[in-house]
Amino acid sequence: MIDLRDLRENPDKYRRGTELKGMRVDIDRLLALDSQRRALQSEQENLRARQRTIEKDLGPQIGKLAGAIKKASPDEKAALERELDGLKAKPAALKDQIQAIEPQIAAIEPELNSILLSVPLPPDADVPVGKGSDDNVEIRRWHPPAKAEEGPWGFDTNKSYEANRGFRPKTHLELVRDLGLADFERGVKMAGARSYVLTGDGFLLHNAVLRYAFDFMTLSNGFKAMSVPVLVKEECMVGTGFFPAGREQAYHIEESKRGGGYDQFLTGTGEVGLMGIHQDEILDASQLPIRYTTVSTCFRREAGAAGKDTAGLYRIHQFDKVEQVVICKADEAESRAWHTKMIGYVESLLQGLALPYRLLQCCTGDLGVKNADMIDVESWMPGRGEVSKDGVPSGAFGETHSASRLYDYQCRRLNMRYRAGGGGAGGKGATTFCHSLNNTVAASPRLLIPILEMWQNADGTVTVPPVLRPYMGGKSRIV
RNA sequence: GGUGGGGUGGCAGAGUGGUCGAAUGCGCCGGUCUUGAAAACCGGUAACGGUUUAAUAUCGUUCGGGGGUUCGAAUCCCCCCCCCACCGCCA
Repeated sequence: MIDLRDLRENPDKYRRGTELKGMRVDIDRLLALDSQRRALQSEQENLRARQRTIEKDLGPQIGKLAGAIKKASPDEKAALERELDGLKAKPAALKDQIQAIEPQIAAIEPELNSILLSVPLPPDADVPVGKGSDDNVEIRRWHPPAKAEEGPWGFDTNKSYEANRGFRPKTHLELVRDLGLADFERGVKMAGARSYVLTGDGFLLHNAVLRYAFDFMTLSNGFKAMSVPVLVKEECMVGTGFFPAGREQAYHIEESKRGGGYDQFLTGTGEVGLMGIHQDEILDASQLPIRYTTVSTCFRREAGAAGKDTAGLYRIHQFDKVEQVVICKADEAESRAWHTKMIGYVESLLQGLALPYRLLQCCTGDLGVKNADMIDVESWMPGRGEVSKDGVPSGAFGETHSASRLYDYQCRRLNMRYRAGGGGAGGKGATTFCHSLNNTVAASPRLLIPILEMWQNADGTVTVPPVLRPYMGGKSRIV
């Protein structure tokens, strides 16, 4: 959520930001509703203030009169009661006026709030302007250095797979079928389209990747391990910025309504759970930066992606992901430094797996509502891309990670603040909304695609990357 | 699911119709004392929103959430949520 006060003062900043992101939000309508509401509010508050002063004055008198009536003789009673009614008349009239304003405000608020929630965070000035993913800008590419070891060492994405490794590669679909690593037919039988069952070494490899990534973040980089709910309230989805824009992407559990009175939704990323933890809290500045990581199952409806990437492990309804988030002070330089660092973790991780990747600076049109800046990491997937006449895919980069920088957009929605000055949570100092960032660490099975395709051998086997072997009981080859 | 007890400021905890944004204690901030620190003592210490200012001032809202009664609600009534204890059921 953006700061309504800032919008009032700099409406053009938000008009421009919305346009750059290729979104449509009626900023002028929002401004009009806001000024209407404020006018009504002041009117109501002035009346209330008057009512208060009258009450202060009248209260004791009424009390005294009421007491007198109790003790009064029947003859006196009537006169005293008339006097009491007279005293009550004045505040009663004011009360009617105050209450008359109520429905007027109530009529404005739903629309105002819904527009406010849709206003996107303007992209940063250094984000390239563009319409969509085609306008994203490649920042750099990494290729694994040559090594006298089994695997994709020395791989160069500018050359064909065959030129690199001396044999025609199989796609991950073929590998998975031939090595018995996944069963799509039975997955679909049980759960419908885009479903799968990882089998045997397929599931072991999946878990190995997650464990490797999780240990890397917690043991090597000091992130705190957290488990998170994947079934959350709507409030949590709105707070983290996924709703209302992404409502179509989430599975909605209406059954939850029965007991509790609120719906629940399956989360599409562990970010929701991690960011929701400190919702409505005022943190102590000394607690920051908070660095959390989780591994959780992610659910995505993939609405609107019908017919896209229907085969294989690329675009599926359910997967597991290690996610990292950082909650830091409201300081742009610190936010930016964390962004770089969080991307660095992913680079080390992919380098450990010898997977070629590239960094893409997402353009304004490819940013979501909540991002000021986003960098995608794409891993080389030899089985993707255009297929030549003799049936060999060209290979292509496929998105495996996405690193977002959100300023205070998300924390404002979550009402997550910290106390700047003084010590202790009860100490003095102004409260400020935190900044937040998030990035994928590893999403599997999608990451299995480059791993299997890059680490396959001419004989159809797949070498287990050395960093994953400790998580596979020392196994070095899938046959 | 049943019965009973609760939800008040950063925390603990008083408050059952007006003098309550709320006692008291802890914590925190500032000061006195001290070579320095601790202790002691003194003072201060909620969030959010509106109007306004150079700093400021001022008004309003908020005692789990919503609705109601009343001239007036933390306090009374209704609905909901959450927590605790015990019982039942069950991963």
